This record gives sequence, C-alpha cells and structure tokens, in this order.
Amino acid sequence: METTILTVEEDVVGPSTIPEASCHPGKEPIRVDNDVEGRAETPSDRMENGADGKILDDMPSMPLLPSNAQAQNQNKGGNFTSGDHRTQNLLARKQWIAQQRKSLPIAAVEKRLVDEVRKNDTLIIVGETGSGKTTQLPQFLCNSGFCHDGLLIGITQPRRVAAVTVAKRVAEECNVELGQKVGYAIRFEDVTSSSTRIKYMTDGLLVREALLDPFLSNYSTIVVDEAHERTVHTDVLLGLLKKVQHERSLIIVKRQNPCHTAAKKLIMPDKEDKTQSINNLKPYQNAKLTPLKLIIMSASLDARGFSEYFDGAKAVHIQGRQYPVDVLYTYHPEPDYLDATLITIFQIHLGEGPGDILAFLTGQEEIESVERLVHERARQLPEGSQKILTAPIYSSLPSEQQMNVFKPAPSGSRKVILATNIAETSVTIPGIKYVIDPGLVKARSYNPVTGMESLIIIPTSKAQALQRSGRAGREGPGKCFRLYPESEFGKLMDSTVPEIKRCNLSNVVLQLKALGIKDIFSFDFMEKPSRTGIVKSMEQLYLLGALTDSGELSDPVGLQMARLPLDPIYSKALIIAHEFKCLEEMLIVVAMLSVESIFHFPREKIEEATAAKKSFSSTEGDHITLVNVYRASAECLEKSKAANSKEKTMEKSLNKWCRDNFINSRSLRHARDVHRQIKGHMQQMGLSISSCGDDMVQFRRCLTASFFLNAALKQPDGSYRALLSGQNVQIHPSSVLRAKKPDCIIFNELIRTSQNYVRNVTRIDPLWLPELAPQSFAED
DNA sequence: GAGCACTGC
Repeated sequence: METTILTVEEDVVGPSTIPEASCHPGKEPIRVDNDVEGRAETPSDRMENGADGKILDDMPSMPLLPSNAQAQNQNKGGNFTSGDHRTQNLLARKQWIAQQRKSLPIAAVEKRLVDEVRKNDTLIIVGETGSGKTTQLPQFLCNSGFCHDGLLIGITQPRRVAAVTVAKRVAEECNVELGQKVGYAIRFEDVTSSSTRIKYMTDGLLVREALLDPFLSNYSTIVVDEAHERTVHTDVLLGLLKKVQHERSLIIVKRQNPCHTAAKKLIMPDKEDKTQSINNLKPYQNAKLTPLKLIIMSASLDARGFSEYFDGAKAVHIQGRQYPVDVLYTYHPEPDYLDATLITIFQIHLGEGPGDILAFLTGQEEIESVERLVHERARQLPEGSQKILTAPIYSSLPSEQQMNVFKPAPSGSRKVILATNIAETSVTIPGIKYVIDPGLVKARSYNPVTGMESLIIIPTSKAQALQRSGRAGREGPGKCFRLYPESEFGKLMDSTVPEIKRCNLSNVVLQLKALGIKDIFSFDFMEKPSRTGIVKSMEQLYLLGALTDSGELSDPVGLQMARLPLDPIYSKALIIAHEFKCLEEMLIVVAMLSVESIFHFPREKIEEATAAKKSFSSTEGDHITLVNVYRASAECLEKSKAANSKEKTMEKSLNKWCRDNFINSRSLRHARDVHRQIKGHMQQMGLSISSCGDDMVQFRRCLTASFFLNAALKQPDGSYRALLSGQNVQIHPSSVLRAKKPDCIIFNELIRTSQNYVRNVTRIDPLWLPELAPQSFAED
C-alpha cells in the first residue's frame, strides 16, 4: 500500500498528535486515533436548534460557537437586540468560523489533497480526530470543480445525527441556507434541493438510493466516512460502490472505443448476465456518466484492509488534533472488573486532579449496580472531601435522563459518567479527563443455523480501546486506565468483527437481489459473510415467498418486500395482513416492533411501571399489547388536537402521557415515524388499509401466517420448543404471557442472554399452523 | 424475572 503522510506545517497551533504513553509496567506508544467529530447535543445546543424540550436521538453537534452563545444570552435576557448588534454578532461569528477553518490541520494540505483526489479514482484517507476531514474535504472538492454539470458530492455517515449536524455546520461555513448548496438526507427527512451539491446522508440511505439509480449517476464523488466502523450498510455500500465505479468506467471506455470487449459485454451481456442490462443499463446508455471518484475515510488501523480491497488504492494520512493521553495498565488481570472499576473511580477521585471520569461498562444492569456502589462508598468518604456525582448513560435510558451527563458538576465536585458503548462514538461528553476501560463490550452475535441471536460480553478490539482512551484527550491531556495488563492489549483483535459477519443476512440478500446481483456468493464483499449465513437467509427469503425456486426475486412479492425499509419478515407480514384485512393493526405492530424498548422500567419505580404496563396488556400476547399502547397514545394526541393545541403543546402532552405510563417517548416517536413512512409505501403499492376491528382471532391468524417461521410448542416442563429450529426456549420475562404459558405461540425474536429467550410472543391455535403455513407444517 | 451500539427511497 502506498501511503503519503500529509503533514501540517509546524506553525499551526494545537497540541501534538501522537501522545507518548506512560504505561505501567512497561511502555507502549499509543497513537490515539479516534475519528469522531460530533458530540451529543447538549441542552444549550437544543435551544440553539430551536428543538426545545425535544430530545433528538443522541444528537451530536459541532461545538457551540462563542458569538452565537452570546447572542443566545442576549435574547434570553429579554433585552432588545438592535439590528446593529445582530449584524456585529453575525460578522464576528463569520470571522470566527473562517479562523477556525483556517486553523484546522487539513486546511494546510488542501491543494495536495485535491491533487491526490484528481490523480486517484479511489483514495483512502486516514484522518485523525479533529483534522476537519468530514467538514472540509467536500468543500475543497466542490471548490475545485468536482460538482461540475450539476453533479453531487455525497458523503455517507453511519449515524443520522452526524449527517445532520455536519451538514448544518458546512452550510454555515459556506454561508448558504441548509438544503440549498449543502444539504442532508436521512430516513424521514430530506433536506436537499435541485441546487444541492454537497449532500450528507446515512450510508443505509445511499444503498436505498442505488435501488432507484443503480449507477448513482447524480454523483461525481462519494465519500464514505467512518468506514472503519464497518456497519452492515457500510459493507454493502463498499461492494456496491466498487461495482458501480467499475461499470461506469467501462461504459466510458465503451463510448470511446465501441469494440472494447468488456465494455461490450456490459452493455450487451450474455444470457446468464441478463439482469444487469435489463434492470440497470438501458436508461443510462445516453446519460452523462463520469468516472466515479471514491474516497474512503478510515481510522489508521484499518487503512491497509481498505487499500487492499480497492486494488491497492493509495492512502493518505492527515494529522489531527488531539491532546496526549497517558495510558495505564494493571499489573495483573482483574478477576472482578466491576470491583476494579469501583476502586479505580475512587483512586482517581482521591488521588488525581480535577476532571470528570468516564467509565465504560457493558450494559444497563452493570451501570445501575456500579452506580449504587459508588453512592454507598461515597458516603464513607471523610467529611469535607470532594463530592462525587454519578451520571448513567445507555441507549434505552429516556432522553431527559441521558441529558444529565451533559450537566457540569457543581464546583467542588466530580462527575463520574457510567456509560455503555454509546459514549464511544455516538455521544461525546465534554469535560472528560479520565477514562476507565475494563476492556469489555457486550456484542451481538448471530448463529445462522439456529437463528439464535446472542448478546455476549467479549474483549474490545485494539481500535475500540484506542477510541475509548481518546475520549480523555478531547479538551486537554488526559489519562486512560485500562483494567488489564499491557500484555493483554497486544492479544486483542485489531478491529471489531464487521457486523455483516455476525448478523442475519436476509435483508442484505434481498437488497442485493433487488440491485440486480444474481449470484450473492460471488459478490465482492470486503469480507465475505459465511456461506451458511447466505444459504440460510436465502432459504428464509424463499419460505417468505421473496425468492423463486431458481433464486430470483419474485414478482410482485419479492419486489414489494425489497422496497420496504423493514426486516423482510415484517414486510411479508404487511403483505399478508392486506389479504387478512387487518393491515391497520399489522402496520402498528410492525412499527412498534421495529423500534427499541417501548416500555421503560426504572429500577426505583418498578411497581408503578409494571402496573402501567398491565393497563395495556392483552391476554392474547405482546403484539396486541403493543397495538393497545399505540392506540392509547394516538388517543392522547387526538384529545390534544381536539383542544386546538399547537404542535408543541401536543408534543408536550404526549411526552407527559409517556412519562405517566412509563413509555419511552423517543421510541414511541420513532414508531410513529416508521408507521407514517410504511403506511405511505403501502398506499403507493395500492394496498388498502383495512382493519379487522375487534376480531382478534383474525388478527392472531394473520400473525400466525406471517410469523410461522417462529412458532413454538410448550413442553411438559413448561419450557418451549421452537418448531423449525428445534431450540429449547423460555418466554422472556418482559412478555405479558410469561406467567400464562399458552400451549402454542409465535414470537419475533430469539435471543440468548442468561438463557434462550423468545420475545414479543402471541398465543395461537396449533391447528392454524398446517392450515396457514402448509409449506412448513404439512398435515399428517 | 430482564436489555450493546447503530440504521433504512
């Protein structure tokens, strides 16, 4: 791999990039190389964004800018703001932005970077934290003519919040209105227009776009940011982009030289390669196509892998701006990492200078228990010692409580943030000087043979450990305490196993099929998922009717399923529900099943929360319970609407309703978004939204016809046997059927934590199975 | 008797 290090001139201010680690017992030079540029939205950011009281899912945002903060304060004071003042503020802010841009490490290498992009069709950029690559590179390219003929520069992000906040920032830097020259597109939100040239978006969304425009012909350049995170979308996208880039250049060759064999084949393919031409090529033969520039931005540890995948593409390295972080290890392995975390918290608290602590734990339960222990031990501190506060953060925690991590600790006290992985990339918390890293993470894994998902606690990768320690060096020099010996660090995997190798592939296969890829096994993945995984998902798609006997996408079912942004089994459920005349109910169920944890159970109010959930419970099972919750919330909104409330008031009354009923308002809002979107798709497909009314037998029969792949029978010992996989399972304690234990059930999720559990369960009549799914349950 | 993190025309 050819690597160029683009160095920043000496006179650029800012701390050095490569911190020397002072470790115990030995020394290991650690290069802190994390890659995140946003941070979670703080309450003041939200005021700035005008989203008062609305918690945006872990919304990161660029740092508050001083002049604007000033303006905020003035407005808050209720004093009049003179036009002059405002102009001055705006001017000051503009200058400040220009100055910030100039001082970014990437600014010094603009010309050379643009040259590299011109020279290389594919370029790997290793940009350290704070280098400014995400915000600056697209502007450099746009200014250098990469947006010619109305073509776009697309930049993909793994997270919505990043796409939105970076787009906002760049629009401001360009001094344009968001949605004009600079815009963004994420699910449920498209803030672009015909004048958009720089478009930030989620990687999943670009995959979806490729379904409509297989050559991505609107784009001159695509930048895949945070590629090292290797989400399943990133991996699908990389394979797709490689293919599109190749095909676009072939078409251009063909135009210049009509006799070129490969190009000829592409446009007039052999019989067995028919899909390509019919689906993709014809409409584009005359379109203006340019070679596709690809830029992959990654963390340093993974650059080599990307370069190899893209046929030895050149990599350039851009320095970042990160303060040094001392990394310390333990002498011996710690048998009890929770206890070790607790001890380290108090060692820092009593022995180190001011600064908040961030401790990485694996889940809610650990966080709650460490939080209790910290409080207990804090009480034993001598009178007059500095106070210690805790702030937990994990994804399913309601947003209002998540916001506590951003409140600065009162003077004379120290804040300890107890976090899951959410604080690794999604949320950046200011004020962190110390990081405690036990070196573990809860990860999802998937067994394609049994269809069993599990959540297991495994060691982090090196890249993750670096990412975590980097969290201590955002605002000044910091310290990271790794609760394992230094020798263990060397044994860690370089990077986390890509998600595509540990998830159900049904959706990936369905999408690739819809993109015209006939042979999934020979698709050029950066890392190939297991053959078994592909075979199993194809089997599942076949059983759902999405694939024909010969493995082609079926018409219309397969095509319809591919159009829906849902798990294939849910897409099929909707199509079936139309036949059963209960699409209204199924739409609600699918929306509610597509989001995280609707119910919230805070430990200290567990009884109230249980009672609240009981009021929605259906004796038939969890699916109808979810319908009850959705309808009750809709009723609450209707009432508010009837009282002529404004949008904001309605939102508030819904939030209050959620609090009163222990419903996670963020999840519910998300479910409402999904519902609206999918309903739109259904109507576009011409499927009428019918309701089965009170006929819950009809609805349960429909659930059976939809989820027959997940049927289970009660065993004499009270456990269940999943009929198609043979797994022995229990009903998850969160299910309303946990105590009832009906004879036969269907479920939506099979997950192993402490035991094999099935979640989201409904009671069915076992005789319905051979009747409604004869292909799997032949009568005998 | 219980839950990593993301995401989708």
